[in-house]
Amino acid sequence: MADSRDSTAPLAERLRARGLRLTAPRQRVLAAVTALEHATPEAIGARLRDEAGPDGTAPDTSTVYRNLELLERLGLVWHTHLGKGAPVYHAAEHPHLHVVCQSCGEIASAAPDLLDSAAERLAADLGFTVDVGHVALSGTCRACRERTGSEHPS
Amino acid sequence: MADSRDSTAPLAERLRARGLRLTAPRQRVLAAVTALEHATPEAIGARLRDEAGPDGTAPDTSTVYRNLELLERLGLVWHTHLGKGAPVYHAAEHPHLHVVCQSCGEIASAAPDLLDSAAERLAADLGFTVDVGHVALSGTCRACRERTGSEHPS
DNA sequence: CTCGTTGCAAAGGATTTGCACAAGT
DNA sequence: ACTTGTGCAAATCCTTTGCAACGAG
Repeated sequence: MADSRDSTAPLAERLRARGLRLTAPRQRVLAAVTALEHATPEAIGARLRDEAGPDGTAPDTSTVYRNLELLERLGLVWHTHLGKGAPVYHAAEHPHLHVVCQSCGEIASAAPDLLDSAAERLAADLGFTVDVGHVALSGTCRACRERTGSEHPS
Repeated sequence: MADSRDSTAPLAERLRARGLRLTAPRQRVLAAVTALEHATPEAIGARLRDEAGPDGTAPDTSTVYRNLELLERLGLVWHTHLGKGAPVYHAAEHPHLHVVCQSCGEIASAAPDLLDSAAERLAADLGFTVDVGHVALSGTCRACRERTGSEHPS
């Protein structure tokens, strides 16, 4: 049953399989997450308000949250905590990990195999399985490093 | 006079250097952070309330937050975001990184060199300097893995 | 028709901020 | 004394929840 298709079409499928329903808000939330690379629930809500459907309505904030959670449970989206405040969501298409600059907030992506050796080591040492998709590395990007010298982050 | 206690010395020094003041709440917050391995601001506040000084008072929540921030600026403590809304603070004594189980919330520590190769790669590729102290890896610990089988994290 | 879903509003928890007073130097 | 720090309370921010009406299957 677990067909590993891309995440565009399977929404309806996965919903049906669980006796859940395909609704407009649901599709729009998924569309927004896919469109925006890494967006906070807040940003997703805003986006939906912008692209208000032909009917001029946008899903309520609570609906956005509820569906984000559902979509994640369905395996269609993932979220990552970049640090303080808001988590960012992204389509679960291809695994990649996030790198965040503490100074400017810039988000970069890195290859998922970046942490392979670390993951293996943790698995061997502690029996701990790392979930690469939820990992966010913090640091300083080149631009900020040059701008502030080697100062400590405030 | 200025007793030469362990953690008080660096604190007083750094405060003076900045024209800031050594206060009881400040010392207590630092002591609590040092005592608790990895504690949330909330937990630190609770701890302080428990160990209420001889005077029976405990620092206010806002004071805890303000001092946590200050202590971090002074380089005496570090904080890490383990995921949803709960930063944990720890004394900045020895660098180590955190690994969190998504299921049980268990926090494990790992050697800081775990990410060395990844850090080097990022530096080379993106010019990105990783801050190991702020990194928290998410995943599943052995106990939870065995308990739930190979279930997907919700 | 039945039951999952939504919108709205209010509830909550966590962190921050404004201020006047207390305290460190 | 002068300036920083603290407590208190109110203000924010982000997220969750209760409930009646709505709509997909």
